[in-house]
Amino acid sequence: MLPEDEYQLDYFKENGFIRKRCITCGDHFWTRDRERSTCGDAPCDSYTFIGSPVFKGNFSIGEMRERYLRFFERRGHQRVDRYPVVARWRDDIYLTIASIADFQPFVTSGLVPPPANPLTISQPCIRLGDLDAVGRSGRHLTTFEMMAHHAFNTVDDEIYWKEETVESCDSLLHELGADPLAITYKEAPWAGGGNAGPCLEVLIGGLELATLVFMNLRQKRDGPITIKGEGYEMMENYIVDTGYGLERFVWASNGTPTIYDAIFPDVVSDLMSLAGVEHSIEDFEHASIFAASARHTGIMDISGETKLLDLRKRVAEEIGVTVEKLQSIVEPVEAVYAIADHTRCLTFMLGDGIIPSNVKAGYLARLVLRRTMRLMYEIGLKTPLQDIVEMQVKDLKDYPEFRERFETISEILTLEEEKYRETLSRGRHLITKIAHHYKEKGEAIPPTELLHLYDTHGIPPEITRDVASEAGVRVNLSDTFYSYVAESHTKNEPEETPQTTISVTGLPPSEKLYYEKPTESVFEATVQRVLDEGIVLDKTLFYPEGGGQPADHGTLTTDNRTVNVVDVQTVDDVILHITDTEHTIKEGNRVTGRIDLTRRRAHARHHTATHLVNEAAKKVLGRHIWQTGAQKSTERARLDITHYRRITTDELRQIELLANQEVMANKPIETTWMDRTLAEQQYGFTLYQGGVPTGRKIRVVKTDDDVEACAGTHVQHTGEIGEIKILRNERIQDGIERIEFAAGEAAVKATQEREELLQKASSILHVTPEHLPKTTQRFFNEWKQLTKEVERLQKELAEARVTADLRESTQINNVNVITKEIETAEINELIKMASEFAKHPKTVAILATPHKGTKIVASASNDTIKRGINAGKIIQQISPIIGGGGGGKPEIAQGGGKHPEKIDTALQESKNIIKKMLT
RNA sequence: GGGCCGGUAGAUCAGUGGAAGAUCGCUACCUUGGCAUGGUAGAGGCCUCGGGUUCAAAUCCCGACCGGUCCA
Repeated sequence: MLPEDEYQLDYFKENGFIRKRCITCGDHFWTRDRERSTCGDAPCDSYTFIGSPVFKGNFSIGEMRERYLRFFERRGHQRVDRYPVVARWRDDIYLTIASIADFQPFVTSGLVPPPANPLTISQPCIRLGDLDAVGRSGRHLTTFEMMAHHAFNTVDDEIYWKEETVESCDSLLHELGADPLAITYKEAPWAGGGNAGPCLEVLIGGLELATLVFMNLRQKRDGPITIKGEGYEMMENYIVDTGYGLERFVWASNGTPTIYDAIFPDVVSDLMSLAGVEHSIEDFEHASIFAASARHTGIMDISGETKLLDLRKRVAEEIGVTVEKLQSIVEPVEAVYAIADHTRCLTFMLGDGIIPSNVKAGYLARLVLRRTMRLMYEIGLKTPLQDIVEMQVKDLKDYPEFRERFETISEILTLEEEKYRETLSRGRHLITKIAHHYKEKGEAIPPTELLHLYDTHGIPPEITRDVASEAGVRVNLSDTFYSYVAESHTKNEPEETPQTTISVTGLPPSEKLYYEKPTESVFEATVQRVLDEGIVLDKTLFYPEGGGQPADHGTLTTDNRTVNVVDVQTVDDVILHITDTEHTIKEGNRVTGRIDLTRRRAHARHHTATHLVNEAAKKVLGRHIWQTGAQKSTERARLDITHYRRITTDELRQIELLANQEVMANKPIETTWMDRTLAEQQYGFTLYQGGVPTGRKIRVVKTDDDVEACAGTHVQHTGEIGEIKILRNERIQDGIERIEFAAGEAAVKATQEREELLQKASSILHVTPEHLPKTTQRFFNEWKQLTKEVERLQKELAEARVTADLRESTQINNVNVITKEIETAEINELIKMASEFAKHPKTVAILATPHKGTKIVASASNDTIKRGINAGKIIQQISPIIGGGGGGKPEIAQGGGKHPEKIDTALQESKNIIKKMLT
C-alpha cells in the first residue's frame, strides 16, 4: 500500500480539512465537515442532489464544458482539441476510454512532449463495460466527456503536482456554488494500464464528480512498491491525470432524477413521444419513481436479472406499488434512456469513422447498433435509426463534423438495419425448425441450442424465446446466459508465444543511409558486433522489414569474401543483417555492402503506389476509408481498407484510373521528419494509416493529397511507378476490402499474363477476344441443350432396348432374368435401362458395360423383391468379381470394378445368386 | 487475430456415399363473363469453384472464392 503521507497536503491543512476514516467502508477521506462520518461515496452515502442541485444554476453540456475549460485556461492551461473516440494511435485499445489515453503511451512515457503543458481538454470517451446498466441505473452512460487538466512533470521541470491540483478542483467547485462542507476527497490508490499512483476521488452528495490521479509509478516485475499484487517502481516523470465527468457535473447542477434527463432532455422527450411512452419529469409520481430508482442503483450493483429484480422490489416498496406496476412504468422509459444513450454512442463512433464490422472496433459499433435495435423492437419504436441519430447530430451542436459526415452515417445505418433484419428473419426460420424438433420430443429448447443460435447465427436468446413460444415450445433461458457465452469462448485460450529477446544492449542506433541516399546501392561500413541472429553495422543501406515492406537483399563483402544478405530486421533501432551461410565477418571489420537495387525499386514502386491507391479509394468511396493493413512485395501489393459495402467493379476501375492519373502527373514525393505532436496537429490522425510509429519524431511522406506517417522507401516522383494495375478485390472481413495490385514492371507483366489468358481462350474457340463473351455464352447454352437432348435420347434408347431384350430373358423359378453386357453404354444408360426392366413384372435385370471403367447395374421389379430378390445384395456379391465394390437399394443398385474381362463370370454368378434368393 | 455456421431451381430450403427433391414463384392449358381461387401439364440445376479419396461424391477430405455470426 502507498504510504498515507502521500495525502498529507498543505492545502488540506490550511483550509480546515480533517482526515477521517469512513465508518462504513474504512477508507480515509478529507472533509471540512467535523460531523461527517462516511466517505461520501456509494454505497456509504446515497444521492442527495436529486431534487436539490449541488451547484448554482442549471448548466447544459455546452455551458458546463466551456465553463470548465475557461477556468483552467485562466489558470495557465492551454486548451487542446479533442481526440477521436476511436484510438487509432494505440494498438492496445480500440476506443478512447479516458483523456489520458490521448497521451499514451509516448507522452506519458516521456518519449514525446505533450501538445501543451499544462493542458486542458474535454475528451469524449466510450466505455462499453456497463452496457447492461445503461438506462436502468440512472447514471451509466456508454459515451461521456472526460474533462481534464493534465500536467506532465519531470524531475528537472515540475509544472505542478498535488497541492495545485487539489486547490484548482476545490476552487472550481466553490466557483460553481457547491457547499464546501459537502465536498469530500476520498483516498483511493489508483492503478491501471501499467501505471499507478495516489488518487483522490472528489465526491458531493453521494456522487463521484472527479478523480484526481497522481501517476508516478510504473509497473515492473519485482518493483519495490506493491499495489494489488503487482510490483511498481517510481518514474522519472510524473503526471497529473485528472478526470472530471462532464455529464455528472451537468446532472449535479440540474438535480434531475436521472443523468439522461439532464444531458439530452430534448432527445429523451422526443423519443418518449415517438415511442408513445408517458413520461414527464415534471410528473411527481414518475419523478419520484426514477429518483428512488437512481438512489438505490447508486448504492447497489444491478448486473444480472436477480439483482435487478431485487432493486425493483426495494423501489416498489418505497413508492408503495406492486413490482409488476413498477416494471410496467419503468421498463419502457429505461429502454428509451438506453436508446438515447446508445444512439449518441453510435453518433460518435460512426462520426469518428468506425465502420461496423464483425471484427475489431467495427464489431463494437455493430454490438451497440444491434442492442439499440433490440431495445427499439421491445418497446415498439419503429422510427428509422438514422432519424434518431439525426436528432443526436442536431443536438450535438458542438460537433459540427458529425453534420458533415451525416450522409455517410445515414447510409451505413440503413445498410446495418437491413442486415440485422435479414439476420433476424433468417433466425425466425431457423428457430421455427428447431422448435418443431423439440416439440416432437416434448422437450424445452436447451441452453446449448440457444448458445448455438446466438453464437453462430447472431440470434439473441430473447427472440428465440419469443418465436419458440409462438410455436408452443418452452425455452430454458437463464439470466446467466451471456456469461455462459463468455465461458464457452474461454475454453481454448491462445497460447502465448514465448518472446525471444535479442540482446542489442550497448549498441548505438544504426545509421539509416536508405533515407538520405535512396537511389544508391553500395556503401562502406564498420562491423559493430556479430550476433548469432545477425551482423550489426554502424550504418547501412539495407532497409529492414517493416510497415508491410519486405527487407532488402544484397551482399556484404570483406577481404574478397562475399556473403548474401537474405533478411534484415530491426531491434530497438539496431539493424540486424541476416546471411544465408556461415561467414567469417568479425567485429571491427570494414565491409562493403551492396543492395539488390532492382528488388528495392520494385518495393518502392509498390509502396508509393499503395499510398496512391489509398488516396484514390478515399476520393472514389468517401473519406471514411481507412487503411487497416498493407503488404508489399516485388510482384504485387495489397491494401486493406475499411468500407461498409462491397466495392463495385466500376468503382475499382475509377480507383485504378485515378491512381494512374497521379502517376502520370509525375508529382514529387516529399518526405520530412516532423515532431510527432506537430504532425498530428497539422495533418490529424489520418497520418497513421499504416499503424503507429514509435518515437518522438515521425517520418511524414506526402504524395500530393495523401499524407502519411511512413517509414518505408519510396520513389522520388510518382512517374517512376510506371503503371498501376489492380488485379483483384476481395472482402477479407465484413467492412474490410482488400485491393490487390501490381506496380511498374510487375503491372506490365500482370497485364501481359491476362492478355495471354484471353488469347489462349479465344484461340481455342477460334474467335477474337472481343467475341469471347458472346461465343462462350453460346457454347454454354448449346452445351446445356445438348446435355438434355442426350438424356432424352438415352431414355428413348433404353426403352427400345428393353423391349427387344425382354425376349432374350432366361427363366429362373418363374422370374425373367436378363443378364447382358452392353459394349458402349454409360452408367446412366444402364441405370435407365435397368429401371425400365424393373417396370415389368417378374423381372430381374443385371446389366454390365466395360465402357469407362467396368460398371454393373442390377434392378428388380416389386413383385420379385417380395419374393426375396434384392438388387443391392446381388451387386454387393458380384462386384468383387470384377475387382471393385458396389451397393444400392433392393429395387436398383450399381457397382463397378477394374476387370472388364470378368464381366461374363460376374453375370453367370448373378444367376446363381438369384436362384438362391428365390428359394 | 481466433472460433462457429452456411453456399443445391428465380426465392426459401430438404437431401450423411448409390437415378437431384419439396414449397412458393414462372409458363401453357382447363375452370370463369372477368378477377381472386381451384385443377392439369411443363420449363427451370456446371448441387460455388479446383484438387483428392472411392467401382461410385451434392454428400467424405484438402484448398480457393462468396456469405453469415460470436468473441478478443
